[in-house]
Amino acid sequence: MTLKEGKERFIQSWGALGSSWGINRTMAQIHALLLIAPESLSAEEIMEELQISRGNANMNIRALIDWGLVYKELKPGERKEFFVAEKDMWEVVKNIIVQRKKRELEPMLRVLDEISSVDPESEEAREFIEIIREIKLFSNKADSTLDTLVKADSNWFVGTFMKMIK
Amino acid sequence: MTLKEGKERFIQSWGALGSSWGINRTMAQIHALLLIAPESLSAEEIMEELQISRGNANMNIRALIDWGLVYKELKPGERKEFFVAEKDMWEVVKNIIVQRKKRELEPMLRVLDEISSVDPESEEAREFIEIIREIKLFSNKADSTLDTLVKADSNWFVGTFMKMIK
DNA sequence: TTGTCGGTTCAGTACTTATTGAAACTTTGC
DNA sequence: GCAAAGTTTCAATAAGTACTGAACCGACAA
Repeated sequence: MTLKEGKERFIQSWGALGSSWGINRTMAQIHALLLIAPESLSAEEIMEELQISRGNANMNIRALIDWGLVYKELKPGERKEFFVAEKDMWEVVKNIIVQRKKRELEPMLRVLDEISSVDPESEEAREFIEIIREIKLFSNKADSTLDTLVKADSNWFVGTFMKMIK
Repeated sequence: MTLKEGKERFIQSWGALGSSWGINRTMAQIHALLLIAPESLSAEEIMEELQISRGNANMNIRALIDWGLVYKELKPGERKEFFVAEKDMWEVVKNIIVQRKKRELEPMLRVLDEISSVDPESEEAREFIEIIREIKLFSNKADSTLDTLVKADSNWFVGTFMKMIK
C-alpha cells in the first residue's frame, strides 16, 4: 500500500468512527488529517486536502479546539493560523470523556434528581421512583468512576490498569 | 411533580441521551418507556404512548432486541407479542459496549492493520507508520480492557472498582 | 484611507437519516 | 381454504444535520 492510499484510508475510517461518536464526519477527518500530518497545517491546506469549504473548515476546526483535540499554532512572522492535533491517544479519549460527561451525563443526573420528586401517592408512582433511584445510583457511580479515570495519567491506564483488572 | 410529568420528562431525556449514543431518539424512548412500565407492553401500546407509526415501532423494537436491551415476552393465551426492558443498568451498559465495540472498534483495528503495510520508503512514510502503530497499540489496549470489563459482573463494578481505582 | 489577507458568520441548500403508511407476509382458528 | 390478528418490509417523504459560498469583520501595510 502506498503512503497516499494509507493516509486516505485512515482519514476515511477515522471520519466514519467519529460520526458514531458525537464528532461529525468532517470534524473527525480534519482530526485524522492533522494526526498524520508531519507539520502543522493551515486552514487553506485542510480545505484543499479534504475538499471542503472555508466555512466548513473554520467551524469544524474551532469545534475541535473546543473539544481540546486540536491546538492553534501561531508561527512567528506568519499571519495565518496553523493547527496541530493532540497526538496522545489517552489525552484524546480523556478530552472526549470530559466533554461528553459534561454534555450528556451531567444533564441527565439533573433530570433524574428532578423527577425523583414525583408524588409517591400510588403504588405505580413508588415503583417509578424506585427505578429512577436505581438509575441515579448507577449514573452517579459512572460519573465518579469517569472522574477518577480522567484524573489518572496515561501511564496508569496503559500500564497498571490492565494488570489490576486481570 | 406528577407521575405523568415525571414519566414524560424521563422518556424525553432518555431519548435525547440515546441520540448522542448511536441509539436513535425513538429507540431510546421506547427503551425508556419500557424501563418505567410496570408491565410488559405490546407494540400497540408503545405506538399509542409515543405517537409513532407501526413500522417505526416495529423496526426500533427489533433493533433494541438486537442490542440486547429489550426482550420479547410471549404471554400464554395471547397472540400479541409483549416487550420488557432489561432493567439492570450494568447489563444495559455492557450490551452497548459489546455492540459498539463490534461495530466500531473492531473494524477500526482491522483498518489500522491494513494500513500498517504502507511502504516505509520515505521518512514521511516511516513517521506515518509510527503514528499508526501508536494508535493501534492504544486501541488494542482499549479493546482488551473493554473485554475484561464486560466479563466482570455488576457487583464487581458497583462495589470493588471504585475502591481499586481510588 | 484603501487594499489585502485571513477569519468568522449565517441563510440557503444539499445530504443524511428517520418515519410513515400501505402492501405483503405469517400464524392461527374455524 | 379462508378470514382475522398480528408482524415485517420498504418506497416515498419528512425531519434533521452538515456544508457552501458570499458577505462581513478586523488587522495590518502601503
